[in-house]
Amino acid sequence: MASKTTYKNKAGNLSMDVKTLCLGVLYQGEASGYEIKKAFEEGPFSHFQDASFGSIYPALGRLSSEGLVDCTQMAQEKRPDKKVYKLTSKGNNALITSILVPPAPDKFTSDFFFVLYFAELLPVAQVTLLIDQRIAFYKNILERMSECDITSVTAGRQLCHGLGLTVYQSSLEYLQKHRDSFLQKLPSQNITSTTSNRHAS
Amino acid sequence: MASKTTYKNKAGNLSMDVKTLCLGVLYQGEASGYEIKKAFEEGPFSHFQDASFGSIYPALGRLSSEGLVDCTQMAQEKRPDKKVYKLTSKGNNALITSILVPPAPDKFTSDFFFVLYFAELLPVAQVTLLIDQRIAFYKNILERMSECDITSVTAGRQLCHGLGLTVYQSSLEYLQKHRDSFLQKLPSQNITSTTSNRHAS
DNA sequence: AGGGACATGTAATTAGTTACATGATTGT
DNA sequence: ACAATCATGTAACTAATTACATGTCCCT
Repeated sequence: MASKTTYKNKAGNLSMDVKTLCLGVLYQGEASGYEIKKAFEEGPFSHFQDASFGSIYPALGRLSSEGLVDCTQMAQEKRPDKKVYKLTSKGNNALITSILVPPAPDKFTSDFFFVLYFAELLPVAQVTLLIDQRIAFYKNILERMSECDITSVTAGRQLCHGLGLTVYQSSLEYLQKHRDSFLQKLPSQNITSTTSNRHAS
Repeated sequence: MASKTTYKNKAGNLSMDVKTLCLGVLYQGEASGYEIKKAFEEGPFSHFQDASFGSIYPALGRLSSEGLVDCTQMAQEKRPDKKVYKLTSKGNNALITSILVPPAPDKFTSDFFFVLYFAELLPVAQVTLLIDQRIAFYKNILERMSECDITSVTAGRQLCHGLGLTVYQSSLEYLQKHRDSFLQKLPSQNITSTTSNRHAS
């Protein structure tokens, strides 16, 4: 049972692969590969999952040959043809099976945090820019998220949305609150490069 | 100029690789490969970066041959020998150069969120467990983080710590606040598998 | 006698990204 | 004329993970 190699994470669980991700998007309604990509870029999945064309199209091909999705070629006016994929009941069950296993731990990788960690090594102007861009980023995301209507979506989706909002909102507030005092704490005479031997106080 | 292939992200920036990550850990003080691993597992980097032995050891080897770190073999009593790596001034500059480029966007991948998104497909007991484990996870991490003393560390590190605390704290509060009402909103008669055709309201 | 922490390293395998290839239509 | 959006797909490439290999000491 269980498909061929089936990847295991540290906890021994199966990881969500692009195939499962596509099933999830398709559970919400039929879509083309291009539209699935958009769900990961701008849609509600964009905050916690990602996939590129190079992985989506082969995944849809495999799902199709496994009978988990149906594919319909659609001719469009003034647009290229598209292949619309639809979840089959077998695909529906496959999605349920996938989310039934305990989820793998979150993976968060942030170069922003890494750079911020070593802020004392950078010119103050650069750190200021870094933080201001991050503040702008949070503001932008919060604006877009509060615009979308979640009154008629599932409870799970609402909770995800609310959790996301909370995280972004509190991050924004924290940064805004500590920005000035943080920048003042940084050495005004930053070492941008070359010789530097002032490790101790 | 610029090392051989140099990877580029969507924004055209160079990504932090394991080599740079090691330089960052080593900036804080000399360490062995094993100790660097621990920094990503339990240390302050554990919240936003990760690396495994299979990438750390080869990275240290390359850093050594490039003159960015010095390696000293250390014999230990009742412990295997260890190789202690130390940042050279060339390595110090390499770290600065790396953090000078605009950081790549964060990558957050969460199977928890994905599963939560489809909570209506799961038995209520399973969703309850999922949320309670997540609450326990946040509590645990918050406890460990508040234990550690950050009074004598750099401003950047303090800000990272504070931002992390805020995110975990607000996530915990949100989940605790909405847990009960969310679980009540779920259909008590969950579909665990097989036939199910109630897509519309 | 078995598991866990300490300690270093290599090899196989992987899923995924980036870049390429192609082409119509619409807006600037 | 050029970039952007729509649309699908393949090939090359990569960094990194997992699993393997080896060994000591300590605790239960």
